[in-house]
Amino acid sequence: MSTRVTMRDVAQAVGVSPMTVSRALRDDPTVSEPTREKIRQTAQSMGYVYDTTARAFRTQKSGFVAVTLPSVNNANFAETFRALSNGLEAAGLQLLLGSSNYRVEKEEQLVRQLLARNPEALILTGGHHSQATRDLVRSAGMPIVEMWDLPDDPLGHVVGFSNANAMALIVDHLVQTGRRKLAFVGASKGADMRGAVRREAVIEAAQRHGLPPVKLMDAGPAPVSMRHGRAAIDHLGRDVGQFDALVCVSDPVAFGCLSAVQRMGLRVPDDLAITGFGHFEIAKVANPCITTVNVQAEHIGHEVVALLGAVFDNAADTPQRIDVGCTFVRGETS
Amino acid sequence: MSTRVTMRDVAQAVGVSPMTVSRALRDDPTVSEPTREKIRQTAQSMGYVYDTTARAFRTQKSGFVAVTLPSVNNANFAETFRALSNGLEAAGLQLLLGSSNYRVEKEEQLVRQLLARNPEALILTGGHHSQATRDLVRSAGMPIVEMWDLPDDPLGHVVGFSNANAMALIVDHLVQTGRRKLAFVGASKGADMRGAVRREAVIEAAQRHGLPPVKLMDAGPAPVSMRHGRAAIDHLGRDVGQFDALVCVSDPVAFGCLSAVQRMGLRVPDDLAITGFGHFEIAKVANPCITTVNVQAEHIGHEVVALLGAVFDNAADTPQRIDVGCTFVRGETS
DNA sequence: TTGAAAGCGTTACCAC
DNA sequence: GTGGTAACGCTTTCAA
Repeated sequence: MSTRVTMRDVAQAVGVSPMTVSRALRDDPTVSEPTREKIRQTAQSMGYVYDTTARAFRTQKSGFVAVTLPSVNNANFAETFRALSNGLEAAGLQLLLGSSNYRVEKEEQLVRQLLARNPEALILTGGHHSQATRDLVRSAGMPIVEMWDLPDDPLGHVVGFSNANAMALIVDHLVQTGRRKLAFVGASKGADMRGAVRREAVIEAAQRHGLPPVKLMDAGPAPVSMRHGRAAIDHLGRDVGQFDALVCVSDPVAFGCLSAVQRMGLRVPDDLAITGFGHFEIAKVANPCITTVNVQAEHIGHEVVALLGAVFDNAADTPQRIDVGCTFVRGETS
Repeated sequence: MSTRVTMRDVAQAVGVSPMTVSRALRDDPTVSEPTREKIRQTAQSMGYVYDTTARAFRTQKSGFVAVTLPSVNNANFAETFRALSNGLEAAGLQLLLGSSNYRVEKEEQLVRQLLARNPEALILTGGHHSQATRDLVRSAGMPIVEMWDLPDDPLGHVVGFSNANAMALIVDHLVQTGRRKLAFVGASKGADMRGAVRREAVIEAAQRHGLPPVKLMDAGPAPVSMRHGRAAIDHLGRDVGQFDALVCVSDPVAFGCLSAVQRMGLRVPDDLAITGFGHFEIAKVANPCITTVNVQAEHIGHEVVALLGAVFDNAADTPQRIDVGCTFVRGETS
């Protein structure tokens, strides 16, 4: 087992100090060009490999930005992740991804793992965290961004939108088009905080409009997707006829409901309206296409990148709060 | 700006040596239980966060396993990633994710970035790589796993299935059910290697069965998804009537085609069969549900975890080749 | 059961 | 333009 080639070895071979090798390999112009060239060549020929870990350790700069997602298997979060990844790459930063699988108790452990890698910033999806997580993050002393939400009591910077307002847009639209008997299809209570906020927003908006109580349909623990929406409606059976609108926590759930309802022979939107959330691809391609809210997943990523850029340049010393908003998108299911 | 809490700080607070703290936090039984407990509590209350970088530096083990994916925004790859992440967490390993966005020329750069972090293993999705990438990976000297494919000339271990065989299952089925005029809907040539393999497999299987030449429909550069399938059919217009089966590169593309075809008023499968690939959720929930091939994304992840476990235990010194197979799943679109 | 010393490979800082 | 010294936070090793 051959031992690793270090800067010292290269330095010895060339006849300079390790310090000069370090500088030369970083293209420091204070090293003379001939020396630099000789060092580069020698390093190459000796099979020298730069040790990022040692550098990260010495400089206390990891080159990482940590990000948590409730789930990787969500097209919107994946889109935000992609935008973050591409944007931060330009700044020489690598994303370190942690997924909590929607389990609140896991977030603390996850954040701890990520912080242990000494990231230069921490991006959290959502604005609801355990007290332990909040303490951990606050004392970590690096820039924090919460995204996909507009928390009342943010930990640092915020880039998101109001889930409550977004959901109210949906209910307002349904009321305007004459719907009154609403059912909400989403995850079990407590599992998914953004889902819970949306649920409460529907209940509140319905009250505001003087509608009868909203029926809450439990599609199972988060993450809920197409099959859960479908199963929820199948379980309900013909009773679905009691409602004139199904308000779903997301587009995939809405599509599952749509599929189940169509199988029953009901007409959408004539017999029943269905709405989604998130402007997923399925909303556009479904037949009929689904009424939803566009939350601009990619744009959130871009905004976070821009914000972090400013933070690293010391151009943003006070916590920023960026509301990216969201837009109602009427489809053919309402 | 407060400076970081280290083991030394904790040690001082408790009145022991840093060494004892180090042992205690790793649950070393040689530290007495009362001491351990006190150290744990003090560490917690002081907001101590373990420094994995320092540990990685000292032990020369990064605790990372690097993995490349063509795209994060793909439910199957996301599922494999999740299985990998969960499985490796038990071994104290963290995943370092890199996404090539289906661009071959980006893979080399990506692999270089990942290797600089000194991962303990490298997992590549797919079996097609540039020569530069192959050289890079070979000389890195760590365990390599190629997954989602069965390459002829593997770089190390392999966990995958034959895309060609899988696609042949589809064509065989279509022929058996009387279809002869096939069109293939997939990404542009050259962009996505797995897609290209599937395309060639369809052409070859059609020849084998004596069918007329397969029409190749270009749905755009990879990644192709629902909207691309839909656009391809919309672009084709009524000419779609020339075919009696649309063989799609993936389930999302198949759903896009299904949606477009239904809008035209054609009946599926009576007028036209449609097949997908990958056993995505949409295949099951679509109406009618889509004929596809189940490739067991999660199982691939489990197998890779098991394989790496054996490799780390020195139980697998020769390159392993695990064919996880795949199963034909008949839906209602054929 | 606990502690002291040394060192992992790099770079900041200061000297020359 | 180049080099010497020290240190980043942890764990291996040996000693008590």
